[in-house]
Amino acid sequence: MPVTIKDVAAAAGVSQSTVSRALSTPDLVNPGTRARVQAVARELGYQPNRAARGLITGRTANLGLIVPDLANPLFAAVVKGVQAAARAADYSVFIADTDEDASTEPGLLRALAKQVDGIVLCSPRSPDAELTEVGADTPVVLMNRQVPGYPAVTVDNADGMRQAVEHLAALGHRRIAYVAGPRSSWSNGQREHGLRVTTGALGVDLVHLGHFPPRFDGGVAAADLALACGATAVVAYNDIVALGLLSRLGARGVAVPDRISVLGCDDIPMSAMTHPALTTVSVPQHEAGRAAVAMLLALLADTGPVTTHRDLPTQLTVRATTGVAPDPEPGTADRSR
Amino acid sequence: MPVTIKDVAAAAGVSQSTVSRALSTPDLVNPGTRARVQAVARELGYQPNRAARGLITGRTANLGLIVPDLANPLFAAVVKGVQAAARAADYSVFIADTDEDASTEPGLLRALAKQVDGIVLCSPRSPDAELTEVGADTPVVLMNRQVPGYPAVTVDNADGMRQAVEHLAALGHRRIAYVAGPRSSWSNGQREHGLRVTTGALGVDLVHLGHFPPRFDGGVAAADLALACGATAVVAYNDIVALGLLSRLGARGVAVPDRISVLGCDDIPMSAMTHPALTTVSVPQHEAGRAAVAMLLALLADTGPVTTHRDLPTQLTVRATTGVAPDPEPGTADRSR
DNA sequence: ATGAAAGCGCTAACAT
DNA sequence: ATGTTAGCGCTTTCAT
Repeated sequence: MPVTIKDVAAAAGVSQSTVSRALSTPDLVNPGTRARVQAVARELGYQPNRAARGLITGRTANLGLIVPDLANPLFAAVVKGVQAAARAADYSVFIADTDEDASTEPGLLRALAKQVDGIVLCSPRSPDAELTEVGADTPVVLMNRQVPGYPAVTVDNADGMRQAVEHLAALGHRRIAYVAGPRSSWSNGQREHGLRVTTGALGVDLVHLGHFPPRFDGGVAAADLALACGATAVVAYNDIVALGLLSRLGARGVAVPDRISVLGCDDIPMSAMTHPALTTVSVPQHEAGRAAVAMLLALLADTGPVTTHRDLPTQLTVRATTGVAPDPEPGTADRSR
Repeated sequence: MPVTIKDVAAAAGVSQSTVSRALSTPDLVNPGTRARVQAVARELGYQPNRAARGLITGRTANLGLIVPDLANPLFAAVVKGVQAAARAADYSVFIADTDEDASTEPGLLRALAKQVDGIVLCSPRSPDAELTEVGADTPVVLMNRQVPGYPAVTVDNADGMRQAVEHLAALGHRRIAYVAGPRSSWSNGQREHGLRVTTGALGVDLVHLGHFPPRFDGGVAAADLALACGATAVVAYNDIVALGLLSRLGARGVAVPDRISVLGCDDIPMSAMTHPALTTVSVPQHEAGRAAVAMLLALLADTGPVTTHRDLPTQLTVRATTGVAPDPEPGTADRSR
């Protein structure tokens, strides 16, 4: 039987209100009683019932977070960022995993909406229309996607691709392949765009491969195409795909980066652990999680105008899978020049 | 403004109680009114406030889950298992990540205890005493650790090690090194035990290395020792450590498995993606998560005696990092034989 | 079969 | 500065 505010009140010889005040708004009570009440509360191990408090204040002190797949290290980073920021503000967080199934999103959203003060929706796959329904009742912040009218935190994917292409061009690459991710992914669209713009500006050929599933086997499947298309460098939709590329390339005895350079995106922990270590575009998902929570909290506090969109910088991390372009060999695609 | 039971009652022309009954205990109301109420509720988009319901029923329909590190793929699997089982039973789950810091565990536990009906505590690091405090109020199921008096689901680590050693012995290995994990880890203790028993029974030498941190760099640090100790096979505390081992071995130009075999534990997704792919002991963490929730739910339902402990089987997965032991070379440690 | 009323634990007016 | 009262949204006696 948990101890309630009543028990504390009785034990301290004051009313419930005084106990409530002594704990929530200490300056409103006499220092003497305040001390006594707090002592009793601690002694009894009193913990206010947040549900009951929420019922009256309208605040649950809970946040919701929906991610496509917790097993994906990228989203694990998001979760940790969200958790850290939430805990710092004394919020708890409900997490739901859609298992990459967009159709479960609306249901989860609705179920969550009632028990939380706000929701962080990470990489939503569901159509915009679904969002508006929930968005009315509960503040929602989007991550990795922009929808008109919604606050969002994104990362500058296009600029990351710009850095990637410039890096490769500086190494002498004149023909780059892109292993595309899911067509419905907002991030993929951004990345394709950045690639197109920068390759165009630099006069580098861009070969579009895919779309491939954003998984290891997607990379495995794309490797032979990348090799055959005459590119001297491949940029993958994300690190997992790049790892698949590397695996298949290794199996075929293709030297990386001597014969072909490989570049990932996301900088998941695993990228630094492979052999050779993967050159990749680091996206600050942990910080993005923190930013999303900060935005949500600001929305809830409702103190004046709120920053409604943040675009976090990305950063190329050069490791071992990118190197100078091989000399054009006679008899290959390069002969056409 | 969310719609409450009152709104539904008014719109349907009945009392709150009838609405409540029509939705929670449909057989207690006239089929006609029941239908009308349900129709109105749906139309208005009524969603009962779980907090308010919990206040009176004493049930929150929430479960808590505490894991050491969400970024660790092993625990990501646990989370997914717990989520799946919880959702199937219409429970939501609060997740907290201790960041591998045992000292935050009691606080989180206490904070969670009030808002959930039960808690799954995964790989707890905190001393047994801390647990008892919370265990009194809220049902707790332990994962990957046993503490007297607590329900738990574990995996048969010792048997996994038995399979590993038998595999290696069959390949001709007579001297095996173990790169130990954290001293405080229950799983590590189990694994050491299993190793000791089976190597003893088979007359195989066992060299104990470490303890090392259960991370990639732990494996990197252990690699040279493993090489120097005259073992022809290394078993790592877990896959991440094994990956570190592989990386350092690769950097030194040591052939795996020709010169030395490497064996991991856990079978995280990454293990199948390395080159060569890692031989490892698969532990069913996803299923363990499900089992823990099932146990918790049974405890809550309180219908008769409950299975209070489950030990899930582990399974050796042979991939490419284990092979036949190299011939003893003159001039090495094997000369002593 | 349905309604009225009480109350879960807590906070927020309103008194004093 | 403190106590009294009302009520958050819901379920559950207890009447009818």
